[in-house]
Amino acid sequence: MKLVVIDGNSIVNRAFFGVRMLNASDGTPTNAVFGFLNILRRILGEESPDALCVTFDLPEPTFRHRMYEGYKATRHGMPEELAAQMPILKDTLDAMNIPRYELPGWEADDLLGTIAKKCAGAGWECVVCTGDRDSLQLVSDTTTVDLITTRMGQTATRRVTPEAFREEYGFDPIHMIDLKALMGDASDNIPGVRGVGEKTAMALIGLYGTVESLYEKMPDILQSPEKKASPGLVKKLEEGREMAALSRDLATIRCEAPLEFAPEDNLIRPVDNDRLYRIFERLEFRKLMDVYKLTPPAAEDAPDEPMEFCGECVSVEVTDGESLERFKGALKTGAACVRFSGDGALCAVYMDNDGPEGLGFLISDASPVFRQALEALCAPEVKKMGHDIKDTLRMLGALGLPMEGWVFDSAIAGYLLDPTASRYELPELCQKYCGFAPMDGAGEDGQFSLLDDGARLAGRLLSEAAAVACLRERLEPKLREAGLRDLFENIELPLCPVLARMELAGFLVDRAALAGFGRALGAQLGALTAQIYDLAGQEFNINSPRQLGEVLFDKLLLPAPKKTRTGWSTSADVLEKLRPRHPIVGLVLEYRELSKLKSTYAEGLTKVIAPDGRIHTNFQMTVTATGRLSSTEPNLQNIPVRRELGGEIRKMFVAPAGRVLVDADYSQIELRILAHISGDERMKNAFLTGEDIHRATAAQVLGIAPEEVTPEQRRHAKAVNFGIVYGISAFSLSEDIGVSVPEARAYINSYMAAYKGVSDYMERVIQEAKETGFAVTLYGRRRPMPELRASNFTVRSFGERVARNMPIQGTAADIMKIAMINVDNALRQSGLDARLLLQVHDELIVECAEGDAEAVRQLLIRQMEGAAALSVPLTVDAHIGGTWYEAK
DNA sequence: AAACTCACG
DNA sequence: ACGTACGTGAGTTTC
Repeated sequence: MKLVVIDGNSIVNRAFFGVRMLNASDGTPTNAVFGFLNILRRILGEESPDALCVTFDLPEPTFRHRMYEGYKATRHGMPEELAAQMPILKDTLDAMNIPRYELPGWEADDLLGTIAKKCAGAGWECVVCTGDRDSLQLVSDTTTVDLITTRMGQTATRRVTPEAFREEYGFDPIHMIDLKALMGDASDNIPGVRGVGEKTAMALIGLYGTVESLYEKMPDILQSPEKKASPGLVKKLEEGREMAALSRDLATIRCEAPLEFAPEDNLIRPVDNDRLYRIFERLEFRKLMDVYKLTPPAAEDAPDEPMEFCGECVSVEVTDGESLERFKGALKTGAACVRFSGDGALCAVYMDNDGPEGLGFLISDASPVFRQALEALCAPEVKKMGHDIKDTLRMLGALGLPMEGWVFDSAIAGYLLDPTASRYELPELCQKYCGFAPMDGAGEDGQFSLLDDGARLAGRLLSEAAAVACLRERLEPKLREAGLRDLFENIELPLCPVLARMELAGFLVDRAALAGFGRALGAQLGALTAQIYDLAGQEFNINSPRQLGEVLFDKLLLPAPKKTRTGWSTSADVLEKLRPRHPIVGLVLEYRELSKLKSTYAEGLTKVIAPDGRIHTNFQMTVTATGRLSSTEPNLQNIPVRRELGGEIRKMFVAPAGRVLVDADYSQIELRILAHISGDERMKNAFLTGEDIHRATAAQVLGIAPEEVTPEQRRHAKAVNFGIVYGISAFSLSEDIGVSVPEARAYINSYMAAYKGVSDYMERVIQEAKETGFAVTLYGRRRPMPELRASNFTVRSFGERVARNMPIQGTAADIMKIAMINVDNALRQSGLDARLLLQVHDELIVECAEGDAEAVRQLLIRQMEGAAALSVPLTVDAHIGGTWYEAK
């Protein structure tokens, strides 16, 4: 691990004097900050460290001032233009999440030395970056110094290692101290020995190493003529003996500064976009905004007033008949905020009343009335809310309790308000929207520190439950204002119990077949590996892109068509192009295919089979920026299907004896949605008359009759249709279908001419997103689009593609969610023996009794097709089978 | 932890 | 000229 520590004062000085005067339009000087950032980037590029920090001098009198009054007396004050930039630089570093260290009474040099020493102690490599040669004494096996010089606006760095140092000076770095003791240093007011200059000092240190050893051997010097010490020099040395000792002390960097420092606290972190953007905006550093990929901060809402609520309440343990009755009584008085512990053993309920304080209840699974209390809570007429309620519902469902009556979920509310956030943890949301953090009771001096673990857990759960009540108060108005209320109440909330039931159900897999398949793959991989080694003429790790690249492009000299940031790309599309050039390429591609199937699917899925023989995926409702679900642990939304061998995996997803699977998927839902929201008559017409949409597209674009379209022309049209949905570019289309960029461009132009409605819509949707700051689906789901205002071409182009795609992908997700709610309802009311197992974006899988299969199939088609009334029909294909493979 | 690769819609 | 399609999750290696 490597840490770079930057000598802030030294580098900012170099930057100030090395970069011509620059000013923002308000007159603020900016050249030192600008130069500093450029040097910083250069260092990061050259060293690629794991950690980074900066030290600064404080202007207070230092340790050495007291020791020796003349010290640094000549240091002239900073120019005003530089001083003005110091606070800005420090702000900038803070915004970049780069730690700064400054300590009253200690110089930057001492801090650098202390940090280098602590790094060495922790087994880290340390690079000291400075413009000052003083620090060279720190050079060691574990510490190098990057010396920065600026000449004519150009900065250069020189890496000083122990070897490099010895080469230049002829002695070890630590003897810099002794050198200075003799020759002194005017800039640091180190006196040195009068009459001894650089040349003499270098020679003496080269010979004797240290001042101490020099003076020890003084008596011999005169007797050894080859040492060339004249009587005059000896006299000067004798007279300067005290000065030398003092100077040596002054020159020694103290590595014992009382600094709280651990290298791992300085790991490089992403910059704070909003903060850095505002600083760069003020300094008018447009280019640097792009370099750091900054985007304009989301328009700030007036920050919410913090709530007065502190999360305290009276709590009652529900342990007997009497407290149970009290609990039941309280449930009638308002909405119940419910929070379970992770293991489900403790449930906190906070009653959100109009009164000044809520009332808390704690229900432990050790209580004799645990079951009765939960039954009372779960009664459908009791209004309940929570955070991430799907997980709570799954827990309740596992106990056989009903899942009705839930009216609020703070995680989902937070997600709908900003689906691009990375986390929706309860304490964070509470802090953000309510201005206080629920007590976690965990801290050493936290409010619960004197309590035992159980009481602390209870306190945390209760205060979190109370936080849900506060969040509801704050978030419901926001949802209403943002037009998200319908989506929240009629789609997201009702979906929770549906997903909870699906997760509980799980998908049965044939464990033995999966294991057998894994073994077969292992055998084939062994054979392939041997063949690949043979063709390569060496053994190497085929799984390592780097090693594979070396074999293919260095050793076998195949032409490398594409590079990644770090080397050659060995991705499948690259290898596919190389396939004809060498037999090893095909084998590697086959190896990759088998290896993926083995590790991710055969082995990966086996690991997550539950004791009931089924795989219970977790559907995440608050992950995607478009409104889709995601599936984790394991991901059942990316089970292979496209390639023949991959399909084998789906044969192992099965129905139990006497039951079958019904698989139903929407046909072309995204293009149908595009036809609907763009209103393009030609495209609508193709769907209304039930044409093959890709064939129709080819016919339109090429100006030929549908029946004249060749398979290749249809394939190209299909790629274009996909591209339209994603926000097409000629380059990518040409890559995808293997034609030249101009040909691809011509194709896109013809498409846009043929489907004028689509073309207009694409312009319109970007414009609207730019104006409102959001991309929106048909059901009002929205995604903030700050990228559209970026000055960086790449960032802005990305924003435009997202603005085109999100309404389409998101609307499809909305419709599928509606369909799932309706299918689940209809199945449960129908009396059919059937349950939903899985959703894969445009596909639903139901497991049912063999005899009910056709009825279920019809129900699925009816509910899915009826989920939305668009200006074009939604159509669904549905099939029945004993395995997922057969049903698809 | 990040980069690369690849599975899906 | 820019740099190259939208949305995900997981396994593996280590520019």
